[in-house]
Amino acid sequence: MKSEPDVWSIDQQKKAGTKGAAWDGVRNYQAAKNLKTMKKGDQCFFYHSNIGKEIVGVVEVIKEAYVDKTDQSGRFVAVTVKFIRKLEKPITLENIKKNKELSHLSLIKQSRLSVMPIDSKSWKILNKMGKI
DNA sequence: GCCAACGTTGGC
DNA sequence: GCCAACGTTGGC
Repeated sequence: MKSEPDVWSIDQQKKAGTKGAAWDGVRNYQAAKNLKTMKKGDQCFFYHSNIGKEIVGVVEVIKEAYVDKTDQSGRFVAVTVKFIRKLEKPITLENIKKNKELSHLSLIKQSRLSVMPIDSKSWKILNKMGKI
């Protein structure tokens, strides 16, 4: 899940604590589709786009897709995620790109997509890279 | 700040 | 239903 840190950062997510916070404002159908596939208990990497360009932490879905209250049309959805951990050393986009095993990730292939799936193998590789 | 890559909109 | 024009995102 990608967010511009000057809009919503991992530190703000941390402050939101165990109650979590709505991941809303998504106005892209493909991203919305991905939000709908997320299940309670699923963990996600939190990525800072634009500023930083790095994976900075992990969050967990605590409420599955529901109508985004900030969307007047009612077409888009949000999920609620809670803070799990912040990486001691963020994984930069640069380093992710250097790993050939991660070159298939949407993060690299579709830079504009803000919510995307990840396979378990890549998840494990990134966990190693992030020293989790 | 620029621009490539997308997505959306609206005229036809 | 096509596509040109326009708007947005996000890496560089």
